[in-house]
Amino acid sequence: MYHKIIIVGNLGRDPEMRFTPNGQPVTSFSVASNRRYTGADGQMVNETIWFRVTVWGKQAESCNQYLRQGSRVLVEGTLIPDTSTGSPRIFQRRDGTAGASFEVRAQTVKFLSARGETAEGAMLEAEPQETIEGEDEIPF
Amino acid sequence: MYHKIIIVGNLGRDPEMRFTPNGQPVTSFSVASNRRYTGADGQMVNETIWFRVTVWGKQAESCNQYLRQGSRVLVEGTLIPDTSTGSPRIFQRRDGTAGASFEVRAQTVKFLSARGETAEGAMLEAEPQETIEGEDEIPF
Amino acid sequence: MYHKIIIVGNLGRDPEMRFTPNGQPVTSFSVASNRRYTGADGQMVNETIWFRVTVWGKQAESCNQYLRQGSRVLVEGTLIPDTSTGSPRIFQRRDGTAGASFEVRAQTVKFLSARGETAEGAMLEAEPQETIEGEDEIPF
Amino acid sequence: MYHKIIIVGNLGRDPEMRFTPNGQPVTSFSVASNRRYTGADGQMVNETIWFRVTVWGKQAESCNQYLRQGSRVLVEGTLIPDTSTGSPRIFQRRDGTAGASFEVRAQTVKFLSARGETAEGAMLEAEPQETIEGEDEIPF
DNA sequence: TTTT
DNA sequence: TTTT
Repeated sequence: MYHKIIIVGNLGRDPEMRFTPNGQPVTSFSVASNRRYTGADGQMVNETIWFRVTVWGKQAESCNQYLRQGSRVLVEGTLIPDTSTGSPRIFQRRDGTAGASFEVRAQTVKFLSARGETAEGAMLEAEPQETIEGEDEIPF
Repeated sequence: MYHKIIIVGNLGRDPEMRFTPNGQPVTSFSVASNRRYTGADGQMVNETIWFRVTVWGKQAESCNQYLRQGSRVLVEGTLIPDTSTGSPRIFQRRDGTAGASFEVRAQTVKFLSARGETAEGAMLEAEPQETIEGEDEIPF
Repeated sequence: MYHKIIIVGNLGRDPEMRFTPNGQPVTSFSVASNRRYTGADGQMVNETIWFRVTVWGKQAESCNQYLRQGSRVLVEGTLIPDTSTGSPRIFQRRDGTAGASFEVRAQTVKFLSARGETAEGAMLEAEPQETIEGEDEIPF
Repeated sequence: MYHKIIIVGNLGRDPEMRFTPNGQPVTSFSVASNRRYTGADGQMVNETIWFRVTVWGKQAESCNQYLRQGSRVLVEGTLIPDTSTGSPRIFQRRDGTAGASFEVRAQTVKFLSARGETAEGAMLEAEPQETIEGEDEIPF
């Protein structure tokens, strides 16, 4: 079937890059996305939602290189469920209480800004570039 | 900021409609969405993710009226976090263990099929219709 | 930057597959998507929008094999502009008048039904499967 | 059925606000969205696509007030076809040639930046706020 | 007509 | 843990 999530938000901390046993890079970071709305009681609600994003391959490297705490990104991806329940995975926090998170596997990460970079130009230059095979040889 | 989720899936059970204290209808139902992919080890993975959807107002009524267990829908909406953590809300299951779910507040529900309905035509007739004010008086 | 279009609709005709000079398959088909809404004057408007979709690579083959006139699909992709204007490309119709179309390059095509297929199960079996490298060796 | 477009881009000019005969505000502006990719021939392609956006009601007013040439926005909406062809409407340019554009009716416009504003804070304060009726009285 |  |  299909599901897709699109997020605009800011990194809560610097990203972290790891490698799988066979050398593939994986970068992860948290993204906060805020909404402000007026609730039923007329009160202003300021809601923050946090996403735990993982990105693989070439984009993992550019995210690790160019994103920093506070960077604004657009992330397009898929929610990752616990494979046995189909719901968010429950984990134990250090204090023994149960936690869960919105885990997102990113297909695309776009850099909308970057804090701590000398030039935003450099950022965009480094943005993962799509290679579209056959683009110039459309047979129609 | 912004986030949006779009889901195509099937209802796990018939929807349930309730009313808020001031009479607004709210319908909720669970949607299962399946993905099939080949994992790193070459094995076929069949992943099911469950969403708990709530829909308000007029659409609540048409969803309650026309959707049934097995109906296929497209849902467009927003994930609802726990307001204190920004992550999925943790609840106690009856057996005492902790649970969490992907809670979605629907802005739009489209009926892609309906089980138990005589005609899909009837379904589509019932699909929530947008009223677009001023549509025919564009000043440009 | 970023733009994305998501469409649910039905094929107006059977798809057509071609090959680029270096042998890459490209399949194209038209998708009609209908909306029903109430205009400002209270009149019911039944709007049909047509998209001209192209899909490349493995998905081109499965689309060509399994989709038929009337098949329902979900398409996720990008609009293709005229490279010189950034707007829809203008072409000459056979009668000499000017035409334009909503050209979409698909990243994903999901089969939501298929006319002419004996079983929907067969369809879904053929749905393009994602290979997610490293999926099972998450280092976190 | 369903279709949806999501765009991130910059305004080419200041927005323009008009009113329908019965006083409803409508604001329109053009948004450019750029993509950079490597074509089949290995050459770098820098593609710009232009969208002509219209937004109605309260959001029309805040867009007119806070957006300026160069402002970055996220637009979520629907493509508007020519009602007789289902394709982009063809118009006559002043030089007599035919033109077409990607017309989008916005459901949501999010301000990702604004040029010419003294404070971005003021911007976001003015961002259209959703009123979610019954939000605090969920009956489940 | 924008932006990098 | 972010941002306004």
